[in-house]
Amino acid sequence: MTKTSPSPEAIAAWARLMRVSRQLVERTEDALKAKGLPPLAWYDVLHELAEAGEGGLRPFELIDRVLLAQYGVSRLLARMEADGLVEKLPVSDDGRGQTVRITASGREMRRRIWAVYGACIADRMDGRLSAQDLKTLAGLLGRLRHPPASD
Amino acid sequence: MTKTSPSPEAIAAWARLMRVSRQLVERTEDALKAKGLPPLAWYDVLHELAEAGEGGLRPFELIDRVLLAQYGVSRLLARMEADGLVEKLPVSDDGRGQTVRITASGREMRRRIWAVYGACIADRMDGRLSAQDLKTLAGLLGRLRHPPASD
DNA sequence: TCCTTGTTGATGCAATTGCATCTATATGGA
DNA sequence: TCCATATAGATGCAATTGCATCAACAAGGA
Repeated sequence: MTKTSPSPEAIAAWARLMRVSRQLVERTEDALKAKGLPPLAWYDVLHELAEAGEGGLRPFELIDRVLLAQYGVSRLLARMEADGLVEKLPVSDDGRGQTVRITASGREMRRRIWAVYGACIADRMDGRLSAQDLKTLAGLLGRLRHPPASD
Repeated sequence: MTKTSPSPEAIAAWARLMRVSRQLVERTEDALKAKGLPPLAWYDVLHELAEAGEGGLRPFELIDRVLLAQYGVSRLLARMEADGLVEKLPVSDDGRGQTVRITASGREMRRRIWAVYGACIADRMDGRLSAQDLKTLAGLLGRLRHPPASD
């Protein structure tokens, strides 16, 4: 039988986590909107595809990386393809699937989003916490992750 | 001129924060859905109204507390009123406004949600971090908040 | 009083999301 | 081969959200 009642410390940390993460996301999304740039989820996809290189990624591989549902990935990729940011290629050994690759203008868009996104992160994180505190924070958050981070 | 390029530590902490908070929310929402209970936002409203007591709250007072847009609060309250969880009362000294108060079945719903929500918090937070670590985490997160927490 | 401006809350419409399901292909066993 | 089951991705429809705007009242000055 698992413990069902959280400690006051757990409640306080949870409340802070919920509120702060939402604030940070909202402010960042607002900054992107103000520049006429697409939402954070687009950056996540562009980032993953850029990391993946020429081989690209299969849509199902994006599901866990960007924490979207399968239909979310499907529709997000459709919109991004319509905007010319990614391209879909048939995959030879699996007739069901496709490979998604970032395009040149996708890379350009990624740079433009990062100019705003990176500045938000610098402002909100570096502006408030020391490098050491940021490491401590990342370590603690890592232990909340599923599966827990080892570091 | 603000710094525009985040440190590696800031990026790592940000990435952890984004990912962990989304995971925690998603798991909690799933647990609620599995029990046929409404989303977390409903709990937030019920919680605030319960804290506010008999006097209730004006809808605009909920905006910052639950981090929803004005129209989000308006529509969420409409749904909750339709479900009998809250009631709207005209307010005497301002003909535009209304006061929202939690009902008995709202309190009951709050209890039912907390049974699941609290268990999630206990499992995810107390199950992973010590009370001391939770305090440290809350303190660090507090400094990211806007406005920064003093503790 | 009248007019202008600000505040509170609701809503029409378009975009997005969630849910369930569908098509197409793959895989493995009878 | 044939069939049952699993996997990859798309999509119809309903619910929710975002954006812009609206209506109603408030507040303050001319």
